[in-house]
Amino acid sequence: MPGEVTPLESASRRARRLAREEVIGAIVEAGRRQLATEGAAALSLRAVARELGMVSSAVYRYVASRDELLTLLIVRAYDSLGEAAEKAEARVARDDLSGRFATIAHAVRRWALRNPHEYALIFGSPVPGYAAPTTTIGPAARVPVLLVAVLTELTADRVSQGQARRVVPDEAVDLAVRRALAPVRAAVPEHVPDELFLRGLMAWTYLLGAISAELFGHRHNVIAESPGARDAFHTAEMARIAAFVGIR
Amino acid sequence: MPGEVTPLESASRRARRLAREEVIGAIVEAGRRQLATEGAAALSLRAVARELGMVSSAVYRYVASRDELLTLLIVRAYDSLGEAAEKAEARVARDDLSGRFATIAHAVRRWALRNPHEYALIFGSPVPGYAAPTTTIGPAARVPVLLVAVLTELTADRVSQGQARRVVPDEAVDLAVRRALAPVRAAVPEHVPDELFLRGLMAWTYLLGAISAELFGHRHNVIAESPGARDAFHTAEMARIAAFVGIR
DNA sequence: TGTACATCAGTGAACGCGCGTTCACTGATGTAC
DNA sequence: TGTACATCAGTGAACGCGCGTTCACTGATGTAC
Repeated sequence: MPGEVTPLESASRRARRLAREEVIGAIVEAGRRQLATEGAAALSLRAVARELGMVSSAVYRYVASRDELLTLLIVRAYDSLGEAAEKAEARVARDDLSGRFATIAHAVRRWALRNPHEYALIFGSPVPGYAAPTTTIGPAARVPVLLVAVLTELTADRVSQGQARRVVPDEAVDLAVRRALAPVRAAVPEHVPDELFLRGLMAWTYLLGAISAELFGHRHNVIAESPGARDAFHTAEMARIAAFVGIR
Repeated sequence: MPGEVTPLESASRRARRLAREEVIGAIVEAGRRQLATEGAAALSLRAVARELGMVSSAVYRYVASRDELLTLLIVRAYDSLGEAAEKAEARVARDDLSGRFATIAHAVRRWALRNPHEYALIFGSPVPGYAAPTTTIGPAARVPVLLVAVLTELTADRVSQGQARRVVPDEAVDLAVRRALAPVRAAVPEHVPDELFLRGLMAWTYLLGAISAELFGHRHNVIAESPGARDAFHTAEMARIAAFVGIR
């Protein structure tokens, strides 16, 4: 009846709910493992069911469709990446802004190298016919939020020392470009100059470009294959990007 | 018999060969159209056959397997991109190096926006289970070759004016990084400084990162969706990258 | 000019496969009286 | 404490689909003598 108080959950209902959540967790885990070995295109509910020893139709008790499983996996991937970056960044001294930036970049790359198919799922070519629901927006923003924090503090820092004009790039940003950035500008403190924000966004673009190039094979025959060489190159490229943004 | 001279091709054999090449062309075109509407994962020999009004087994007279068709499509995509960039770049005055750079970047992006699935095929997540044969290396290098030419002339230019040290970035490049770049360094004239070459490579990485971000939807809610806004942003970001490389 | 043979594009049926999703069902467990 | 009913996880068969690839074949065309 409308207006009625929802009754307290009984102990057994609660137990059922917990069991249910556990099974959903197992399904997502199985999907993740499938992703890791076969890639997103090969992901199938039937294979997930097989891995869990269920009959394929049983999975539908927990997940409405293949697309819904895909969404769960995407959210999980963003969260896993976000957590990795946040944890790494939290260990750096707060006033070491360039250390924080380098650590975020490094953590993102390390996560990508360890979870290449999950990386491809969220940053590779879109899965045809799949449209991400809004549920993914929050988790997707976790790393960008860390970067914006660095930019914000970078500016606060410089401003308080009265040297903003010299250290932070401060070219004029076209009106057209300022308009292009309008959607996201609201999420960034006003005292961060347009040019700095633009460059921060470019740094994020660069980081994903570099990782994609490495992971998707576009650095074959270009950069030596040994992990040492790749690490060295990554450190060098990100150092230059940090300087480009004005993070010191 | 070994040692025998291969006989001249008869007129009819020639006719057959030409017809054959035409059909292969039609198959590749059909594959391309399928790619454009469905994406690489959905590409199938059966669908190609259907589109051409052939029975599916007939396609095997021309193409050994699905993977071989994929290779043909990849080569075609690289060539189409390379040609677009070369043609656009050729129209710019030779001594306008920054114009050449901006034009290459712009041509690559325009090609990508017009051929999003072909772009995804060559620069997106790799197709699972497919390994590109060496046939693709040459076509894949066409755009990078244009960029290297700009770097080369940029250096020659500055050197001849005796101002290389000031205009071209000339930081020290780590030994480890120089080693990492060894595979490709041989393809670049010696007088191009390591730092400049490194930055040129970064510009290419950036360009693909920016296009991928735009095409794969990672600028949703970040940059305004109108074509005008996106164009303005692209111009702005590439101008900054050109300055970063030292192209003026 | 005529005939036996070779070449090869295209046919049609079949193989074995995996997929997403639906549906009527069984059977265990919990709930209300 | 006992009984009728509700809930819901899991079953098993089935639907209709598309895929890559193989194979024995037909029939048109060209070639050699």
